Amino acid sequence: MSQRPNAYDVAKLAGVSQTTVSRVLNDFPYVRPATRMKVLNAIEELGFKPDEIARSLVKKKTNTIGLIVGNLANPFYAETAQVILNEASKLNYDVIMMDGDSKNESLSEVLSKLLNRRVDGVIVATVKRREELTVNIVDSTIPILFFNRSMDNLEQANYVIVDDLKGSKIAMQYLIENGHKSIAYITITGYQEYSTFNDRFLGYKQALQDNGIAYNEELVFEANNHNSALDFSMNLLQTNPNVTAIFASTDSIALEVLEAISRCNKKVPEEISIMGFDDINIAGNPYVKLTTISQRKEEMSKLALTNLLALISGESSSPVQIVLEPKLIVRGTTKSTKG
Amino acid sequence: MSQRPNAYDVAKLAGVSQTTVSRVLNDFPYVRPATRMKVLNAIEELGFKPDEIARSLVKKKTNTIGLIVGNLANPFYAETAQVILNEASKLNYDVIMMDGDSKNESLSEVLSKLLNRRVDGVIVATVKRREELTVNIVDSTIPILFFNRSMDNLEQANYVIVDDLKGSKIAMQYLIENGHKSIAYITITGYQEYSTFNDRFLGYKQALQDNGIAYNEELVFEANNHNSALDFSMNLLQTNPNVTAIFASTDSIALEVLEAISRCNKKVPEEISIMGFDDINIAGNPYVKLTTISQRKEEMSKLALTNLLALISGESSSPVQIVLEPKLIVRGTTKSTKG
DNA sequence: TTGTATGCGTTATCAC
DNA sequence: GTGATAACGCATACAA
Repeated sequence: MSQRPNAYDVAKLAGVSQTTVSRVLNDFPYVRPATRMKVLNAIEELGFKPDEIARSLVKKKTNTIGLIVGNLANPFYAETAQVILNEASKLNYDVIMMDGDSKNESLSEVLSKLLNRRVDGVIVATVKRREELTVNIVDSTIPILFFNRSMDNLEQANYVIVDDLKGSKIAMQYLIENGHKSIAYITITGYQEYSTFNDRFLGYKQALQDNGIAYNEELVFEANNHNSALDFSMNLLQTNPNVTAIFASTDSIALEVLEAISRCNKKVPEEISIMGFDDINIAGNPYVKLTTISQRKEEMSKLALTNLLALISGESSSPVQIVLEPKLIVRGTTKSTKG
Repeated sequence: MSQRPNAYDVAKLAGVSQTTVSRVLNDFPYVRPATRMKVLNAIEELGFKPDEIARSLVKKKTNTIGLIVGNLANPFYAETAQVILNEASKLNYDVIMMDGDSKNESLSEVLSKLLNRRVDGVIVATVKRREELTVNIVDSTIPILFFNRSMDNLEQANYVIVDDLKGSKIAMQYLIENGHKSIAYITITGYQEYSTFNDRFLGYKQALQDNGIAYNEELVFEANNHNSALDFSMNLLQTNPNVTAIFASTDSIALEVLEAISRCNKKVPEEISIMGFDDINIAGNPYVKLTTISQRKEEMSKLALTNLLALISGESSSPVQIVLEPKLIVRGTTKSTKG
């Protein structure tokens, strides 16, 4: 429990000034090799490591970013957070993670905490379309970048997202071209609040319209928790035998639907096709092989991080607005109705 | 992009000294109400928020903990991290999260980073039994607490874990009492390196022995990735039709086995019983209903956090060593062989 | 090439 | 009750 030595302790032991210690620490050019060695030896002997807090204070830079995620139990957030964590580590940034969907705190409060911690930037992975923010997102002292979803009416915001509307349409187009006409859709309650879910639902409806298929609200369900999506699927199959496909607005929901269906001895994709959205890791599992729309998780995560750092360093200037093209990943849970 | 005001700006506006500003910030008793108001108003007007970095430097306390997790894509880590994040937030602590299984950095390096950041404590959720550590875990300047798994020969370490050996035996006992004699076991390659996997395997073997059942290495498999566990299960069912149960060392593996089996038109639990370990969220899904051993995720996570904070504050003293009792959760994937 | 002095934005220790 | 002033552990402008 001995206290950590500081740069003065090192200086004393090496017989130089603290400034010189700082110089070798920061690889300054004009330090005599012999002096450098003395300092290095003293550092070694004392096991000295510079205090990053003190360093942050004087440099006005913490090399830390904030990452505000949604429900970590949701594979999408966990998997993207993992990528961001690893990329940040490679680039010598630490990340303070916080829950943006917490019941205890509003997003504004979470953001404030991060700003008071003097993080160098923030990635916000979950935000409502009309979030009430006390923090000025656009004109903040540090860059804030939305990831995965953004806000309405915020033309100057930084974001890295995928085109959810388009992704949804691509999924529907694929199903429709494969002969599906009666396609059920499962979203979540409160979908209107989030750009992602709102756009995906819009895509569903527009695709129907574009193909001259009437919208039937009986085929649409708002899941409020996991069980309800399952119950809906079960009921649907019994009451609407003409339904040949179910489009779930997230892979997580699709997985539940798959479970339910397999438990009811229905065959996927022979009897019914299932389409997901996100392409979480397990979707690619050879025994799940869920057809889905890729959010380009890895790419999106890396882009979010590198662009945030570019904003921090000043290499890029606001607004950074990147919209990735969604990609259809055809695997084994969808099939043409024509056999 | 205006710079943030500091306490001197507030002081000037309020017509007091910066010390007084600090006093109202920290709720000091002897400040005249009128003075307090002046300061409060100035704070409000300027939107002043104290700089936590500066505060940390002088107080020698960052109100930040480090959390070193394993693969976040693994639901166990994501779900426990979520609990820790939320608990920490309630208690006004921030958490810097890092990947302990990263290929780029050793655990020692990750720990060092955290120590240099002056976190007040660290929770280590993944460590090898014989990890080579350059950081002195026991006599560190800040408390370090192992979570989920610990190291060998470290009698003085702080930890919060469950009794994996016992959990495994309970699972086996249950299967055996239900008539299962030929029980396959799936672990992971390199299981010997981790206390959790090592102990669980030990439990499997000891339970066999305790019940006079011969150990058959044909029934044991070391999965090196997801697909291999599936392939093993498939082969197993064909080459060893007498196997009536599969005990997977983690729920994640059990889920894959379930998938594989259902794809092969075998019935769970009628034709084969599946036992997991961990009790991750999805295990409780009504259409998965995996029988498993509970790691008491939520409880373990909360205990880890509260005990770490108690160590930090000095309320507790090292070593904190908590071993939770594992709990059998019987759901729908296991059944007696007697019908 | 090295050292002195100063400051980063707070809290803490004294005075008054 | 309030205000100077000195830390906290570094980096940096300026001197030498």
